Amino acid sequence: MATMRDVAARAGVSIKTVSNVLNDYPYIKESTRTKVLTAIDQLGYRMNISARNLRAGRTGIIALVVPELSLPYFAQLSDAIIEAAATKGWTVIVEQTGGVRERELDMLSGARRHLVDGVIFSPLALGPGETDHLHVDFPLVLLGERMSNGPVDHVTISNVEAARAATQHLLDLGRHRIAAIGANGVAGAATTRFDGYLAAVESAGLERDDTLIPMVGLSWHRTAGAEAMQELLDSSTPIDAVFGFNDTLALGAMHVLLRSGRRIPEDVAVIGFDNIEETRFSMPPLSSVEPGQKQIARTAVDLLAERIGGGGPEEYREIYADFTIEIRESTIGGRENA
Amino acid sequence: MATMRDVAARAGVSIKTVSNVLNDYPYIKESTRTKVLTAIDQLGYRMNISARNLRAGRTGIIALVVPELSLPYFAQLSDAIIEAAATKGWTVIVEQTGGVRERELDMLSGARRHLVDGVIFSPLALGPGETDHLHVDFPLVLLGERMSNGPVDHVTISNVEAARAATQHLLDLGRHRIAAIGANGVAGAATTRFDGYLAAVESAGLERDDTLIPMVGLSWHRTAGAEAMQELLDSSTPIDAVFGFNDTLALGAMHVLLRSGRRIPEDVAVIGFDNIEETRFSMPPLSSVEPGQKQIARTAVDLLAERIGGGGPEEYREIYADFTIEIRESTIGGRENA
DNA sequence: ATTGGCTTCTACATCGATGTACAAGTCAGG
DNA sequence: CCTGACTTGTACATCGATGTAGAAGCCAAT
Repeated sequence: MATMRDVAARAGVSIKTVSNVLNDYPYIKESTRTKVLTAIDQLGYRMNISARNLRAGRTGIIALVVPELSLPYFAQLSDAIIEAAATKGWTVIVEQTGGVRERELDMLSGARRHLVDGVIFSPLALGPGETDHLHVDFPLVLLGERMSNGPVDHVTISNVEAARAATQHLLDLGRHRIAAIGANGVAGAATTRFDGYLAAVESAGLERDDTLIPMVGLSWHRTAGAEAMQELLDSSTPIDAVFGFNDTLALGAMHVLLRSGRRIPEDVAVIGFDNIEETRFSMPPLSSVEPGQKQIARTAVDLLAERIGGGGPEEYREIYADFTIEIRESTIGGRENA
Repeated sequence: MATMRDVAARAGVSIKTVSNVLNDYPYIKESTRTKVLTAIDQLGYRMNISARNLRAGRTGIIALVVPELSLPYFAQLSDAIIEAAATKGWTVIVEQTGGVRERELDMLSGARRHLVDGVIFSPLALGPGETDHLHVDFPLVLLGERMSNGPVDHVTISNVEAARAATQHLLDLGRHRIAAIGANGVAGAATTRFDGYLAAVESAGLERDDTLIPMVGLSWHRTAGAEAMQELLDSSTPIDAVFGFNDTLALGAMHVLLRSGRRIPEDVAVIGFDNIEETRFSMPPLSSVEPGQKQIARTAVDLLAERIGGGGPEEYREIYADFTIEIRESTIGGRENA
């Protein structure tokens, strides 16, 4: 594999001259530049990134830490972040924690400190009481709701407001027995979305009813939604609407509802959260909260870029992306029902 | 940031001794080892990966190049490959090409040659006539069907056989007007799966009917499946089954079918390909070809590991993962219909 | 006492690119 | 012809970790 030394030899100049050409040092004779570029071309030379990194102390790589790519939300988020990072010339390492505490802590331990310039981290196991772990000595941007108020920049959406709006949409349709699927007693999106749900319900003059709030696990997969829904049906508590704290939960719930013979939305209206692509193709299409994922991705990358560049304000920023409610047939029905 | 030199100073030994401790060199006095480890601990020392890489010529990073993470198949594949790579102590860079030819070529140009030890590449734009581009000087493993017979190791499934089995399943149900959604005139999975479809149809004594074979684009998204299905319905050609060349195509088609008032599977049976998690939760659940994705991931990583280690046979390997047909209600109906 | 085999540790060169210091060359103005 | 400003190129140290060579200390066997 050709090195700069080889290029220099072939071009008949010194190593540093080659380096200068490659780094756009202004004072290079045009003929010299051409000689060097020709030699590089002939040899198929590529710069050794490790060597440059060793000197520069930068790698041009950032890490994205998510629970798992199998969840469409995180797959789409990773897509958006990789694209946003590419506009800055960065490469992205994707790490999966599986929502396992130990693996999340490992990501904060700095084991990769020299490998990446910064980290975008979406915690699931680590919670608000553990912000101590966020005192790290590398640029870090947090996503999601699990850990706010930590000593780091943070990008999320207004979970309480968004959940409240989603629930309000169901209330506006005249529904009063609204199940909330996604609560798991774990602080974070689960609790803030629950708070929004509760706020809407109570301000509509309804009583909180815990039989409408099954507990689910940490991971919001379709199966979790299906199991929670089955539990609700088994309990025979009356239900005329479901708010799934994310789309996969809602889709799992919808599956069980349809399977049990319920009509959606005539018998039970369903709304989800995240607006993943699948919502547009489920039967019926699923209403959902659109969380502005691309905006989140771009913002997170921008904040990280500032910190890596040593810029940004002293205090840590808390940025809320815009959300909208996407209304589809799972709440308002199709043309034939309208 | 502490370096090995700092650790050595604190422990009262030479730099190399610290290095030896960290690399499990056998002849180290226990007391020395303890001193070194204590110093490392006190200083919070982390090894500089770039420096080690510069010496070793290895980075411990591999690149995974896929069209896009938003497609569940590739999201789940990435998940599996990241996990498989982790068992070898590797980190994974995920690159998205969007199926754009130029970006795929760029990935093969060796621009990242020094950054990664090897590449797992799932091409979409590049095709069988362009295997010249695969003469690269870094370890490479290809996935999928777009480019076989290239000068590289290759992991895929028996697309012809699998597609034939899927189609045969529909034939066994007595269907004779089987639409094939996914053909796009592009050599690769699209053509091999089509070949399997055609082989099954013809060996059942049926004539090939091009009105059953709409053309779709390069990217097998849900929308593509929906549009193709709509086209079929508009053409009024009789149809009693659909074979989607992947699950998202099939799900898009199913959406349009249900929307048009067709019952699945009574009026039209539907089968997909890839067995993504979503198939178990669609309504009705979608029959699909299970391609042994985890096996593919493990195999690809193993092959790459061999090549990186300088091992493996001289000739290039073509490995076919096992497939099975997962039969669900979209073809055989539910209990109530059985 | 000497030899040879271990064990334990040190000094030094090296991986490839880049910053610093500086030398050599060019050119205009006096 | 000299001076000084400016251009163009070279030599060398350096980033942090590791392989090589080998020194020094210890022990048992001769």
